[in-house]
This record gives sequence, structure tokens and C-alpha cells, in this order.
Amino acid sequence: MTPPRADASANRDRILAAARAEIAINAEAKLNAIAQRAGVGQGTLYRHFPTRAHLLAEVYRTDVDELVEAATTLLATHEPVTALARWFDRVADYAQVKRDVMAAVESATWADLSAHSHGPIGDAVTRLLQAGQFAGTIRPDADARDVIILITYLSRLDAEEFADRARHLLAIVLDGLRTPHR
Amino acid sequence: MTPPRADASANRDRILAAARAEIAINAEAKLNAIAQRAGVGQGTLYRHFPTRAHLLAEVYRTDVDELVEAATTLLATHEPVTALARWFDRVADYAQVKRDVMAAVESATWADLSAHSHGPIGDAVTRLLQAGQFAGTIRPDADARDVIILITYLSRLDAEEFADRARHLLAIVLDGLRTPHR
DNA sequence: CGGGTAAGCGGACACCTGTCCGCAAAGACG
DNA sequence: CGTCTTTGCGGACAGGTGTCCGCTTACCCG
Repeated sequence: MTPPRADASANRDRILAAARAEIAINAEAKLNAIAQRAGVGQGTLYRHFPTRAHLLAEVYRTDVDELVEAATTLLATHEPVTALARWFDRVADYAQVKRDVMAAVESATWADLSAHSHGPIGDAVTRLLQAGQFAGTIRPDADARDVIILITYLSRLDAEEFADRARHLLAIVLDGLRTPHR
Repeated sequence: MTPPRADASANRDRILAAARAEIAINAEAKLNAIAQRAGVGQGTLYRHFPTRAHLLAEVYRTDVDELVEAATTLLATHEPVTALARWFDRVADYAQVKRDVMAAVESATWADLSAHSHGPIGDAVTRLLQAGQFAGTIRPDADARDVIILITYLSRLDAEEFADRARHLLAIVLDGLRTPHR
């Protein structure tokens, strides 16, 4: 864990800036183009962000943080299940505007998973679920990973289908997460 | 809609045979290798099956048909919700053994969707849902496409996670599809 | 059976993602 | 300030998917 070299972190920043700029123009920018714009080689880009998703995760980090924070706020002001429902709405909002946020979320949690942690998003979801489980309104056997898996379909819907179905699907998932009453 | 040329359909068959053979050895065979084994060019393969998924859909057609048939059988012998639950089990079985069956299912329904039909799988799911909706046990606003979307995550779980979570996730989805009781 | 035409062939090619490795230069240390 | 180590650079390359287009050949028709 030695501190990073000066040029390395400078490059990292330049890559992120270039990625943000490039993605603003075209959501599915080629990694080549980003590297070129940042004035670094391909290898450099890939060393800093081993996969496209890692890069996205960092680019959208602010948005991801906002989602995490929203979970806390919602929990403070609503019943757990309602908080979860609202949080889903929030997720849908993000996913609609920038489809890639979902990919970022997914990749963020994935990356963290192998490190035996859930990562910030996972923790947020865990808090939401546990509150509901404590109140008895969320099924006890559901965990954050379940939720992440079930909502990542959002990133694969095209714009039209998203508009038609996203919230509806989230409602189904939400009902599935409630405590079975029968 | 002119009938296909003789060599064309012969090639189609050869490609399918080659694909089956190649996939039996290695589930993620390169399309190149399949084309080569079939003795046709890349272009030919891609013309017949524009994408990997289309090819898989055809390769696993028998399995897909079996799933479709299972829906009918289950409906005849069980309550609708139970039938759906059992059918989910069946899907999980297939998905576990051959991960690609799910991709095939997905692509099959996708391809059919653009043709404004649901395709065989979609129809099977529709029958299951409608029976439950008629009985009042499945939420009236759920349709086949919802189910397809929600269960295609199965194809993206790795073997370990599949074993841990697949059925559990299907149970959550199933509960979400029940009529909300509150 | 011979000629015309369009369907179909097949492989070269474009394009992306991700890897590898020889080289440069950053920073520690005397 | 010089030298050594070691981090980091960058671009060539491998490997894969899907496209394109000039040539072939099956099939219709006279």
C-alpha cells in the first residue's frame, strides 16, 4: 500500500475527466476514444480501470453516493416498506436518465462483493431491508444481493420498454419482498 | 416469402448440427469454429443467425418446446399459482444444467416480440398467468413479458451463486406476482 | 438444355475489448 | 545531484463479434 506516484494519479484524474466529457456526448463511448482524449495509452486506461464497468462506477460515483444517501433519508421519514418503495422510485429515476448508472451500480456492488463487502449501495439496501425485517414487513430471508440482482434488469430495458414497465416491475419485486402473509 | 434455396436450407441444417456438436464440447464455442466445422463462411452463419442468441435459440429449441409443454401439463394438474411455482422450478433446472437455455429463451421471446407475438414461451407464461388471474390468485396487471424480464437474471448468475440463490429469487418473484392481499 | 437473374456464399475487414511487455521516468537515498 | 529500484506508461497485439461486397450457383423460363 505505497502511496501512488504523482503522474499516476494525475493520469487517473485526466482519464475520469475525459470519460465524463466523452460520455456526455455519447453514452457508449469507446474506451479508445476516452484514452486518446485523456492523452494516455490504452494500457494506462485499463490499468486504472480494469473494465468498462469499473470506469463507469467511478464516473457516476456522485450519483451512486446520492442513492446511498437517499436510503438513509427515506428511512428516517417513512415506514420501511414505503422507504424501500420510494428508494426504488429513485433508482428508476436515475436509471431512466442515465442507463449507465445502473451498470455502474451493478459493477460497484460486484467489485465489492469479491472483497467480501457489499459496498455502499449494498449497505444502503441492507439498511432498508433490515428496517423492514425488524418491523416484520419485509421477508426475513431477503438480502441486499437479492435486490441488486432483481433490479439490474432495469439497465437492459430499452427506453420505450423502460417507460412502459420499469415502475410496474419494481412494484412486483417490492411485493415479492414483503413478508408473505399467507 | 419465396421458398428458400436448396443449398441455403442445407447450410442452415449443417450449421445447426455443427453448433450442437461444438457446444456439446464447449458451451461457449466461438462462432468462427462453428462456421468452420459446418464448412461454411462466417457470413453464411451470420446471415442465417444474426446473433449468437438466435443460434442458441434454435439449438435449444427442443428444450424450449419442452418448457412450453410443461406449462400445459402443470396447469392441468395443479392450482395456477402452484403450477407457476413448479414451472419456475423447471426453468431453474434447465438454467442450471445449460445456462445457455436461458439466453435462448430470452432471445426467442425477444425475436418474437418484435413480430408482435409473444412466441411459444411467452404464450406458455401467458396461459399460466391467466389461469391464476382468472382464479384471482395472480395479480391482474402482470403479463408474460414481466415474467420473462424478471427471470432472465438467471442466465447471468455464475454457478455458485446460482446454487445459492436461484430458487430463492424465483420465490420472491412468485410472491410478487401473487395478488396483493392488502 | 442454355441463359438470365437474384438469392446465397464466404472470407476479408472493420471495430472493440482487454492483455502484455520493453522502456521511461519518478522518487528514495546517500 | 547522481544512481538505483520499481512504478507506471503506451502502443502493439491477440482474440472475438458482426458487416460488407464481389463472385458463384441454384432455379426459373423459354
